Amino acid sequence: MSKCVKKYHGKITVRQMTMEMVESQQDGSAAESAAESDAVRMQNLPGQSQIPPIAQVSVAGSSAGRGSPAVTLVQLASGQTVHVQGVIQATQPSVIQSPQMQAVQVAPAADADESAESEGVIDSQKRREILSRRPSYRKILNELSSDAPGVPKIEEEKSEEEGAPSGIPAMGVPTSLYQTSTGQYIAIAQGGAIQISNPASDGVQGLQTLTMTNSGAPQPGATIVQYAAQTPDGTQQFFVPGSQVVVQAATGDMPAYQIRTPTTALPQGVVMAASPGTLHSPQQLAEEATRKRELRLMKNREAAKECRRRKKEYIKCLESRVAVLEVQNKKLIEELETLKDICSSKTD
DNA sequence: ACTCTTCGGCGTCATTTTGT
DNA sequence: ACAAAATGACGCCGAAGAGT
Repeated sequence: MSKCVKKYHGKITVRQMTMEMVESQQDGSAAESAAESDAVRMQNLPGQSQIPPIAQVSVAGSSAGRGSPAVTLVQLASGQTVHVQGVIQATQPSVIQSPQMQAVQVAPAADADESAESEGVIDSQKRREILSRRPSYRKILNELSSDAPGVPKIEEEKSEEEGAPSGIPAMGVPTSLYQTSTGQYIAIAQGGAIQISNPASDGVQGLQTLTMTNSGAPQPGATIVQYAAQTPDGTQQFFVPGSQVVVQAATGDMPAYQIRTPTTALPQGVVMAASPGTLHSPQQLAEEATRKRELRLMKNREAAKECRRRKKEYIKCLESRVAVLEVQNKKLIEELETLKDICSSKTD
């Protein structure tokens, strides 16, 4: 049984959706693109309100849009079909518009069943060859936002959620700032001073400073804290440069912090900083490799979260664009009807 | 209550894209 | 060219809803 069959029960990947939209964009007018996008949305996004299509728009002739005037076939909801020439010509900025966009051959949405069958035949590598990758959501959305002022930009950095709390005063540079799992912030100055701040408090009140008495010169290879762990005895540990541990006791109002050198095995998932120059034995090399792996996994974990967030934002953007185009399409069809009436009354 | 289905989210791996 | 970031694909899990 194919993995994909199980995987994509009722779901649609963004790649599927956007590729179909890309394809629809390549040979048609904006209205056609809107109709195509709408079709995709209706078919694949359950939970959306099932609005009956106002009209189905198709382009007659393969040369449409390339030199010769485009002949658009508009099928109204009443079943009436209308040939339109040159009415819908405004080139709307594509929802998916990238300078690196390449022509790709993808099975159209109507062939979803066939493509699902053939998916077992085409392995993932081949699919990846066929489907060229598109630029990042951030880039696409930012390009979109430059085209359309209403589209929000994806910020490079989340200033509110991930930024340092305003309550932490500036320390001597360079410092490292870490946030604990309980929301507290630990800032480590170059000289080894540690400041602990509770963002819930009003800054200075919740600020505590520790000095690392056993820290020597900063190790050049030391990196930042990668992990904070809740130990079984209720304390919380934060690993800081120099292979030392800040231990927070789990007591009440006045938490106690200690700087320790870890002697026991690390809890699962703990990543510690290490100086690359101090590695000797194969065991140390293996530990270093493990640390690097854990760090990579952790970074990728966060990146995946962020990517999913961007993807959701991107899809929202696409959906709102579809809504706009639907309205636009409706207006154009109404305009077409009016023009038709005028023409028919003149000929009579 | 139980089962089944659907959906959304997460972690990880592999690969691509991007920045230097 | 290289490392880091971004992203698609996949498998897994839990929640929610529908059907029995």
